[in-house]
Amino acid sequence: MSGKRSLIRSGTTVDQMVRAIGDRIVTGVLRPGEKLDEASLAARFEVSRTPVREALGQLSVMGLVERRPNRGAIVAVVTQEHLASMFESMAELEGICARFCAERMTGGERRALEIEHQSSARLVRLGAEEDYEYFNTEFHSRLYRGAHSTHIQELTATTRSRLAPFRRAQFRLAGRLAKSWQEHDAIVTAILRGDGTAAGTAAKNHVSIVSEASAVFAVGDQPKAASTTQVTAD
Amino acid sequence: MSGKRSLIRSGTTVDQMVRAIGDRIVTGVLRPGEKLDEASLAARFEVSRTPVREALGQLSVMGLVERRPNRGAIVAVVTQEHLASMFESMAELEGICARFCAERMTGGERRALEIEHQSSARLVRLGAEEDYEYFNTEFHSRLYRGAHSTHIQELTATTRSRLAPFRRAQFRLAGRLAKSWQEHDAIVTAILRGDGTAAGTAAKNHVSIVSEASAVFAVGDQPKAASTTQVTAD
DNA sequence: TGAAAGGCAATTGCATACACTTATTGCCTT
DNA sequence: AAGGCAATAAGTGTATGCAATTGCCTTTCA
Repeated sequence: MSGKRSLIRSGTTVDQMVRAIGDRIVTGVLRPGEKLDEASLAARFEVSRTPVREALGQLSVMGLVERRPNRGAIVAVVTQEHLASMFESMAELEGICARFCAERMTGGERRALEIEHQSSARLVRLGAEEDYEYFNTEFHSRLYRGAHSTHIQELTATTRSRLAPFRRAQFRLAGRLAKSWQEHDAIVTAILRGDGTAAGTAAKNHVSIVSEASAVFAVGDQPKAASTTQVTAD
Repeated sequence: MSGKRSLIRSGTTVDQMVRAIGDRIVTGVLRPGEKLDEASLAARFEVSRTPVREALGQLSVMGLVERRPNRGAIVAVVTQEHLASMFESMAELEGICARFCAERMTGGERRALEIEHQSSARLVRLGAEEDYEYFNTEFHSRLYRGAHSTHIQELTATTRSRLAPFRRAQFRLAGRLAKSWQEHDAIVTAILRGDGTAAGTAAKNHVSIVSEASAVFAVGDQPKAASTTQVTAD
């Protein structure tokens, strides 16, 4: 092996492969149903098959790839039903996070949440979808962290990444940006006044709407991975 | 255990190792913090290190083992805080399942749930803890299935297995059996009358109580894996 | 002409071998 | 005697090789 780990620095080769392949699935470079050939991947990343195999095994546990014994691995393909179930779970999980946030966020966290949220209003006016997406991701991460529950955070983050391949689709839906911001606003307001129930409900509805917007693009009709930049605007 | 793949028939060697090692962690044969030597495990199960390594990697993703790069793997040791977080999440998840059950269970599922629940009353009167534990597990599984949401089911089952090593402790707490049954009864009643909110609350409380009963046995004070039979009576 | 059976190529699964990292022990120095 | 350094051993991480299973293609027979 020559100068291997140049751009992806950390950990063992296996970790790098998990991230590399996982990213390509989550960002849609590798599309659901696509075959994952061990030898090709090994050649592609200039490593041996061993770390690739281990990575595929781990990704399979994460639910991002599907492994058929002796028959290779493919990017996980989810049924319409399971996709709906994942969005539903996501809504519940985000609801819980928001409720916890309302009850547990520190003063600093509340302030930071509001400041970032308010500053993102500018992006909506400008229609800066890509930048808004960055803030959106950060906003949701804040909610997960603010729940002060490491395990909920874990479940939520995992589910979110499994859903990622199916959310990309709903970008640039008419008026979605402004609506997204308003929904965020409802969540923030409820959290700031410490109303856990309202915050939970608002967050749940927020995700449910995203779910509906994405449902169209389920199995069979794959989004065509327009570019490497993912724009979701949820 | 010598005759390795006698009772665990299926799949590849890796799958067998995941189950074999995972079972030993969940049932407490391998205790949190215990070192997992690849060579020893390989010798123990009469396979090469490769499938053992893959299994450890997958178990690490599942959260059952902890892996320090170049420094070996140990059975996952959770902090007091993270344990509390897992129980909390579990309570929320079971609450969601129960709520969904109340809304979605079919007539057949409702009938089966009640019949099994009622028949378990006999075990309480007899003080048959081990048998009750079997019904208890089945009861909770029914709740997960009855939610009709594959992903919630997945999250719940995973979390439950990660908690397993820490629940064994609270067996045979005075009167826990009868209390457990009463709590189950509240859940069943609410589900049967279609009251999702009440069912959710009841299930949440049920798990919270188990949490409190188990909290004592967190880090440092490991349960001493009395036998291979696990009795939880939650 | 179609279908079934057998063989061949390709790919996965496991084992072994080698390289590199970390921990430990003993020795040397201060 | 104590602390640090060095050498060695133990154990993890990656590569390669070989066996076995799968799917396809060809060939043959009805």
